Amino acid sequence: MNEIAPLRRVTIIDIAKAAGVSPSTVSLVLQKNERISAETRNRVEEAIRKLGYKYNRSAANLRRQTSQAIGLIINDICNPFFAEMTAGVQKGLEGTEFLVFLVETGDEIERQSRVYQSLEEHGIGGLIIFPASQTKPEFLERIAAGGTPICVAIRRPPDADVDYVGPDNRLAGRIATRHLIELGHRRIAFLGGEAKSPSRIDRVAGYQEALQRAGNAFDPALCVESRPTRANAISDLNKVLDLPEPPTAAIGYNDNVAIALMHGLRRRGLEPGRQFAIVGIDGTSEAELAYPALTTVALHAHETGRRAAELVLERIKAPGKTHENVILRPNLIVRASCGTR
Amino acid sequence: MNEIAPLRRVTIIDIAKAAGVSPSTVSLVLQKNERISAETRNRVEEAIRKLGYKYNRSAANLRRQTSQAIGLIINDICNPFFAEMTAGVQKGLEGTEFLVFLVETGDEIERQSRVYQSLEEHGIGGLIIFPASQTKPEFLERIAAGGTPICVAIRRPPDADVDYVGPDNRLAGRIATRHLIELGHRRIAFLGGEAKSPSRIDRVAGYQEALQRAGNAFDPALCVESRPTRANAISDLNKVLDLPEPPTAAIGYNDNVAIALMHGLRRRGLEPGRQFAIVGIDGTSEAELAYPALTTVALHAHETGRRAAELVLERIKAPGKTHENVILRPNLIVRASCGTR
DNA sequence: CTGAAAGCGCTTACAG
DNA sequence: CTGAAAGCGCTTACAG
Repeated sequence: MNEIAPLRRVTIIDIAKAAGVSPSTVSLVLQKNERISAETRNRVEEAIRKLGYKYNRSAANLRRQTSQAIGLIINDICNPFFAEMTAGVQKGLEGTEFLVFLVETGDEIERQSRVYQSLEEHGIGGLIIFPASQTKPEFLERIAAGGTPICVAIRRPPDADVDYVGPDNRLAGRIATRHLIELGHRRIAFLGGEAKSPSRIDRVAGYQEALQRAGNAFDPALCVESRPTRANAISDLNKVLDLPEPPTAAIGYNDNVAIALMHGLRRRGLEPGRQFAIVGIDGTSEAELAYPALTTVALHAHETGRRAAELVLERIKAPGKTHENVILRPNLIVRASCGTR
Repeated sequence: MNEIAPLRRVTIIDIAKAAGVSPSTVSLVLQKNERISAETRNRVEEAIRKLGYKYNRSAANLRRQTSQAIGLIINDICNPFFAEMTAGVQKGLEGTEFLVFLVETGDEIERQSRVYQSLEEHGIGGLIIFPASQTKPEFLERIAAGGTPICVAIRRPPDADVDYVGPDNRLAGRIATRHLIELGHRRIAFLGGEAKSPSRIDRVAGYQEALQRAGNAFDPALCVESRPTRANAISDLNKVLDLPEPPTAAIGYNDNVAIALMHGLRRRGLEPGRQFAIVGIDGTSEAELAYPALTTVALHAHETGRRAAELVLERIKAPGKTHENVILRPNLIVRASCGTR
């Protein structure tokens, strides 16, 4: 091994000299081009090893007018759902030369445009984005029109014509509700989530649908909206518990809300899973660690990330292809928070 | 707004022409150089706006022989500790033009060298790394010697002379143990973590130290090692519970283990927080959602990431400065898993 | 205060 | 099968 720290970076020109060929030939070898004879290739590879050559992908990208970085814009990496989605993106990129630039928006639209701007300056070959809640469809369409392969995840842009992958929120609401109905519950609350949030709108629609199919009346008093924080979840729960005819079960807008609901129940002397049933929506691993282990509707965060990565990769290869809409089918994970039969 | 999608990318040459100046002048304006007169600057900025110019940072980086990307190598983004650390890194980079390339190793050393290689090819201005468990100090030192500003996080490299930021594991073990002793416990178990893991070695050392200071004998039977999975935690717990003289409290190697221990207790008919005390080590937000809410020793994941980012930034500015060693002081967060007084 | 020119490390038609 | 030359979009001494 050559242990001398190189003063100047080793380039393909150095390799060319050492191997007695031209830089073009070295470049061709690097690209595993078939035209190069085995003998020449060996000489070049030998020189690469001897000089400790390191490929400069960003120089190549500049020349080629591409980038092998994928921008990933999410709300908050500490949210287990996005952490899993991020892991899925990495998985989907495995085996390629792409690397991900991770940025967070904190669900702030100004910050979102700042980080997007920064991604563009650094150069990205594609973008996967969970749009901040106030995002206008034009923002996304302008990105696509600018030539950046883009895939939107989870949060459906009102009308934007772009690749998309996300869950069937309505079905998720229906599945959660149906499960509780089958368990014999008649008064079922839907707690948390902001009224204007499209995913909540869909989940609630599914909830109402399942109620209706079971011949169960929808009671608006049982459906309370709030920013999905722990504290809000607990106060939402107290509201419905104080009703003249309180519910016997509740669906949390997401797993986090559902877990908070279980804490809230105990403060009221109610044992979750025994005296009151709870189901969440998300299916992240934190649901499994809760006590009692949370019954939840899995939205497949990891799979979402993986598919999103595949979609951008495809669009990078074929920029003109028609837009795809991947809707992932949620499924129920029965654990202990609705009681054990 | 100019809505025509540019066929060719707008460059500083286009701006120069439009503003009637030279490319050098445009570059100087972009860099907010003082030498440029206000009038010229205005003309250039006007042209930038009109033509929709987008700065190509990677071309600039090529010319300058730098990169404004920071590589972040962690084990697993789904582990809340690393998610928080990642958020901390982003925080520490805020206000700079740096972006992070996130990669995971899955704690596999071969994968670690592959992703490192890929980071180098893409070009990084600095590296923050949580080294995979089998990492040799030479690996880290070679990176530093190669000129890449590096900061190691959390897992202390045996002897490597590099910047480092991580927790005081020994103190964390002492704090957890002392808390239980003060609560009146005499038989305290330390459960989970692999025997060869340096952080476990330190935490156990702190545990023994606190025991000794309290005049409490260390019983090896109460200290069981295992890979920190939920299943192992539960079987470790059963082992100590089956002892002739079982413990009345346990420290989990980390929060995840501690939460699993609470599940294990209930399977044995023991109510955590009432009949048995549990304390964790980590202090991630999942500890708060557990039931009962987990008493834990906070290791400051977010702060770790933030400081690591600052250290690389400093080293990028001053490559020759002496190495820093930042040891974060853990602190106890009392919640409900050891009972309420 | 501003411009001409070289160069960062690659790739890629185009010749031969 | 291999090489000479131009160029990707910037920056930076060096002149003036």
